[in-house]
Amino acid sequence: MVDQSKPLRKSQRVDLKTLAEELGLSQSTISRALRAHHSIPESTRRRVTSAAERLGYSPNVRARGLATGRTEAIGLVFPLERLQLAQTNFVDVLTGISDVVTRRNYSLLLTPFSDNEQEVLRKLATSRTVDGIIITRPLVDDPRIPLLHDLGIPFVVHGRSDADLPYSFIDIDNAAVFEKLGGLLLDYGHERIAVLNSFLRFRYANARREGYRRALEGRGRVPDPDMMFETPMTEQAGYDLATALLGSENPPTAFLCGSVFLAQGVYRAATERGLRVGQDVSVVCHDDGLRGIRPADFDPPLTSTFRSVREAGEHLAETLINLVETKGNKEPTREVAEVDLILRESVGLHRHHR
Amino acid sequence: MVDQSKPLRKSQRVDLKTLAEELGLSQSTISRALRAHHSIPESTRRRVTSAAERLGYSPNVRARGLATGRTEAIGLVFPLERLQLAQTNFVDVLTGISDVVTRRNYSLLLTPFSDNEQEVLRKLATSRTVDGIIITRPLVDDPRIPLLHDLGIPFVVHGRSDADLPYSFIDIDNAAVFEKLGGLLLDYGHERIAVLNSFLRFRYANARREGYRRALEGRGRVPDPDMMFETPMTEQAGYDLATALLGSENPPTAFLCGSVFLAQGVYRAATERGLRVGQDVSVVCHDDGLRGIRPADFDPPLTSTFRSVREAGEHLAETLINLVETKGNKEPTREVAEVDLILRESVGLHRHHR
DNA sequence: CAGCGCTACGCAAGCGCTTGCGTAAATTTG
DNA sequence: CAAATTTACGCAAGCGCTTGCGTAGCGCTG
Repeated sequence: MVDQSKPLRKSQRVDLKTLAEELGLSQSTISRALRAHHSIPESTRRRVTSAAERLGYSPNVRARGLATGRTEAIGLVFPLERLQLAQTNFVDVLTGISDVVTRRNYSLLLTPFSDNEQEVLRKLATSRTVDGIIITRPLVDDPRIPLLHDLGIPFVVHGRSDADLPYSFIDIDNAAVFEKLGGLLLDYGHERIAVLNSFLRFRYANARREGYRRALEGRGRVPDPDMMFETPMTEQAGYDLATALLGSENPPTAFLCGSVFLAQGVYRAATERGLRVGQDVSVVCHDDGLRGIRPADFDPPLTSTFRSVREAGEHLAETLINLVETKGNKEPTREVAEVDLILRESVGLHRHHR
Repeated sequence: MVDQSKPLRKSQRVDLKTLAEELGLSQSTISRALRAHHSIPESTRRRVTSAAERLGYSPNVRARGLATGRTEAIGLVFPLERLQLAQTNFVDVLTGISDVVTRRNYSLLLTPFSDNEQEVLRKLATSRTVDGIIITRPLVDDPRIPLLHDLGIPFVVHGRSDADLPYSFIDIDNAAVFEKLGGLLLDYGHERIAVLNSFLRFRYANARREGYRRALEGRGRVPDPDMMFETPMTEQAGYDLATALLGSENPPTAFLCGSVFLAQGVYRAATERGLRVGQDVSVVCHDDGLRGIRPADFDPPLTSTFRSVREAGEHLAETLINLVETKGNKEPTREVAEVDLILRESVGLHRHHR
């Protein structure tokens, strides 16, 4: 029997072979013992794990990956600028993802790209760097979905697309978002409502527009194209647009915003003109529950639909890892979360008799 | 000769062997051709690359990693909460890192941890998941540095530690930060200066305190322990502290803040008490150049020392990748960037005769 | 034209792990 | 108590790539 208390050989590469020699066992046995295979009795398992501990062994993930075909890593592919922008919900999604990834003992490979996302995706998939991929902000008809589907790698989408394929996604009911917010404003008597939506090439913006249309239609009204805007979701954009609109001859009495940042900008513009939000002008928006910017803390508190995007991140990772571990032979997961409309003081009745 | 125009077999795993058979060459030749080895003539190289292109081949990184001992990935290890916090410079560092990593065709493995960082580091290093590691926010005498040094994996630190080892780091001259800012306030006649520093266990906070001490000493003065604070670097913390201090019987006339967030809080507290920053009370801080919060846009514009932390992120990645590619047989890189003191309107002469 | 050095490529041994299959020894069964 | 199981482990073949070494075939040289 070998000396079991041989001291930890500092910073020496220790692999299965070393361990095997150390214990007078074969590599296979060691390997199985470490993975708690049932054919290995508890006694040797303990002998092995304690030796592994002592020598500071941890398996070479590349070799293991080669052998098993799995990496225990997932990839997040996104445009680099989403990290560069100050006002984005991206970091919150990332936080949710990385939380779950860590909990489930996976690694997260960040894969930003500056152009040619398709190529990046193809590479990532065919090089078998990761077991699965998360993509975000799908277009109305997003080419990435058929691509990933064809590549045969597990993936999940933050948001949906119109593709008729059995893919998994985590989304919220974006139509309901604008239907609820729009409905509220309409019920409060507003007739000129400025709608600050994101770009319609994105599926979610599209769905929101549709939701707003439904809100109008249900009340026997039709959309006013002049009041529908596609804009970046930033404070500055909200400010600029609101400033222009409020200064026009027939200003809106309410603003329906796609994000809290836009709402922030609208607040600033309104305040600057001496208008009181909630009285002179109403503002509502959708709230992703971002770190550090809370509608409840606005002055006055901002009415919004709410759904935590961080939670979406968690579900994305959870879903993807499950997918990977079941090898995808499961129904795709398709989550469409409901949003809550939370009434606060930023909405007031429209006084028809100005 | 094989049919060269055989169509791309959709989502079929194509490896070196496939390619070899396709072209009637050996795997070695294919491999060398793809890596542009000199022994392969241009003609076959082109034949190979074009076939690879056509079949959508990209090498299995796990296998390659096993064979070469390299992954072309680097890891960033950080406490999960740094991503969860709203007010942190972490995302800016991350942006810089991920920018360079992408440009140099590496991958970035995000490795958050909730506890036992040492173990996480050890695992990451010994499992050979990444070629190198970036760590941040070193303590005065940080145990991670000897650990990584012993593990023999390339690493670079964002900031320094007192370890007497040949490791690489990217830092700024933190002593100069507080020496310059403090010196300015002193020269403007301020005598009661509240110093809002970070926690002294961090090397940078320590260096800053030392810098402030030098500023005092150079002017024949000594620190007032009652005016030195260790605090989280958040707006709320700045606000709370400033509110308390300004309400005390002998309030400070100036605030030296470790971050823009703290300064923001101080501004709010001052404004709330009807004090005008730059006249009734002076405020200075260090500015990391974070996305979305610019001292120049404060009201009044905020005097600060400046150095872009995003750039630090870029240098971190650059340095680490160089280290990896030279196998570390190079002098360690030790960058101590100077900061610029940018004078704005948040500082006024102290009127001795109140 | 024998001998030489190139050129262009192939052989095969790894890299460190997993896993199907095989097999002694120990245990249970009828 | 022989036969059938079970237990506890070893053998060796991969996983897909890289790379040191080897070697045909070629054009040159003297």
